[in-house]
Amino acid sequence: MSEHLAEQLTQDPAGNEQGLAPIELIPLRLQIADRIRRAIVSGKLRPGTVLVETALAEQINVSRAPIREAIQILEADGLVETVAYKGKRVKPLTVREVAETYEMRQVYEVMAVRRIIERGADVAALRQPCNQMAAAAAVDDRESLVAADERFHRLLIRLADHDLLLASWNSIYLRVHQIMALRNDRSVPLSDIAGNHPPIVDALVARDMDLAVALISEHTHSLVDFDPESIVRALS
Amino acid sequence: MSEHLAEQLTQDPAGNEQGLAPIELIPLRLQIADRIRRAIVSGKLRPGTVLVETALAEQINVSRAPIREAIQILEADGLVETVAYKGKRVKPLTVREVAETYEMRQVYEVMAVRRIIERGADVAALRQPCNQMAAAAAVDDRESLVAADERFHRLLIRLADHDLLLASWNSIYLRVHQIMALRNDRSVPLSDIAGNHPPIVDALVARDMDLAVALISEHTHSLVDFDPESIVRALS
DNA sequence: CTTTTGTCGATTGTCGACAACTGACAATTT
DNA sequence: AAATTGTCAGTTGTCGACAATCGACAAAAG
Repeated sequence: MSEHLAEQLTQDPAGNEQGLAPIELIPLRLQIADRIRRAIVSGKLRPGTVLVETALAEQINVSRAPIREAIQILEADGLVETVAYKGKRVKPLTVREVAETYEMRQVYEVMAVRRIIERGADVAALRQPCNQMAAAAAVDDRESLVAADERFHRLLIRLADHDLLLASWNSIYLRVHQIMALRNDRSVPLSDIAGNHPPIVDALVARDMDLAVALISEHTHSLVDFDPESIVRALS
Repeated sequence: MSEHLAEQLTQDPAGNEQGLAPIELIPLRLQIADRIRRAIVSGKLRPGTVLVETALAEQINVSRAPIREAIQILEADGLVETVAYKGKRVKPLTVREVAETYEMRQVYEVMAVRRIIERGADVAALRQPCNQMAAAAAVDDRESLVAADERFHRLLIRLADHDLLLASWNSIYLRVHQIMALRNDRSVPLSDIAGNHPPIVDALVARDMDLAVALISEHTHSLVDFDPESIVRALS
C-alpha cells in the first residue's frame, strides 16, 4: 500500500478534520451508569423507584452483568440502595439527608475559598459564568442560569486545585442536582441568584478571606432550609 | 410437633442465650471486599500490586463475579484503580494524595468540632479512649494506642451526629489507615500522641470553639508533612 | 537493518443459565 | 376458624464459558 494514507492516519494523533478522532471505548457499565444516573439526577427516575436488573437488561438490550455493575456504581454514588435478595431502588431522600447534603456542600466550598485565597489562585475565569448567569437572568432562562451556576461552583472548586476535594464535591453535587430537579423551586427571582455571585468573586480578588468565607457560607446556607416540605413530596 | 420448641425459637427475636442469633447472610462480594480491604489498609497488599480476578477467584474458591464486584467496591473506596482490558491494581500513593487525604481529614474533624459545640453534644465519652491511649503509652504498646486513637476520632465524628460526615470520614480514614501502616513511623513518642487529645476534650467541655478548632487543626495538621520521603517507598 | 505485520498469552468484558432467597398466597392440619 | 405448612412467581446471587482487547515478541517485507 502506498504510504500516503498511512501518513494521514498517523500524523495527527489528536483528532483531525477528517472525522478520524480515536474511537470511544467506554465499557458498557459506564455508559449504562451514566444514562441511569442522568435519569436519576434529572428527576425522571424518582426516589423509591425500583430498579429490576432483568427488566433494564432487556430494555437496553445487554446482559445483566453490566447492569449489575452499573447499579453498583450508582450505589457507590449514593443514588441507589440495595437490599440483598429483595431489590434495588433509587434511594429515597429524607429531609435530614437533604440538609446534610447542603451542609457538606457548604463545608467544601468554604474549604475551596480558603485554599484559593491562601494559594493566590487566579480567579478571573469566574467572571465568565457570572456574566452567563446575568444574561440568562435577563431573558428569564432558568435552565441556562442553573447550568451557569453549576459551572461557577465547579470552577470554584477546580481553582482550589485539590483532587480529593473535587471528587468529594462532585459526589455531593450529584445529589444537589437531584434535589434541585425534584423540588423545582421557582420562588427565588433569577436576578437574585445571578446577583449573589459577583460579590464572591470580588472578595476573592480582594483576598478578603473573612468576607469571602462569609459570602460563600451565606450563599450555600440560604439553600439549606428552603422548603423542607417540598422534599416530602419527593419520597414517592 | 410440640409447641414448646417453636416458642423457644420465636419468643426472642433479638439474639438469645442459646446461641441462636439470626444467621449472617452477607453476600460474597462484601466478605471478599472486606478481606481485600483489610489486606490493603494493613499494608499487606502494597500499592501497585496487581489484582488478577482469575487468580483471586481460584485462591478464594469462588467464581469471578463476586471478585469483580468486590474489586469494584474497593475502587469506589479509592483503594483500587482499574484500566480497561489491562488490569486492576492497588492504587499507588502519591505524595500529593497523602497530603490531600490529611487535609480532608482536618476539614472533616474541624467540621465535627464545630457541630459538637454548636449542638451542645455530650463529650464525656471521649475521656475513655483518651485514658486507653494514656495506658497504652505507659506500657509502650503502639498498636493499642493507634487503635484507641482511631476510636477517639471516630467517636468525635459520631458525636457530630451527621451521617454524611461520618461516611465521608470513614472513606478518608481508610486511606489514613493505609498510610499509617505503610509509613510505620516511630519517630513520635507515644506519650506525645496520647497527651494531645485530653486538651481537645477540655476545650470541647468548655465550649471554647476557637481553642477546640485550633487544637484539632494543629493535631491533624501535624501529621501532614511529616516525612514525605517515607511515602516514596510506598509507591511500589 | 528498519519497518510493518502477524501471532500469542494474559486479562478483562460480556453473556446465558442456574442456584438461593424472599414474600405472598394457597393448601393443609388442628 | 385459626394456625401451620407447602408452593410458586419474582428477584438477586453466583457460576462457567466465550468474546474483545492489550502488550510484546516473532516473523516477514522493504
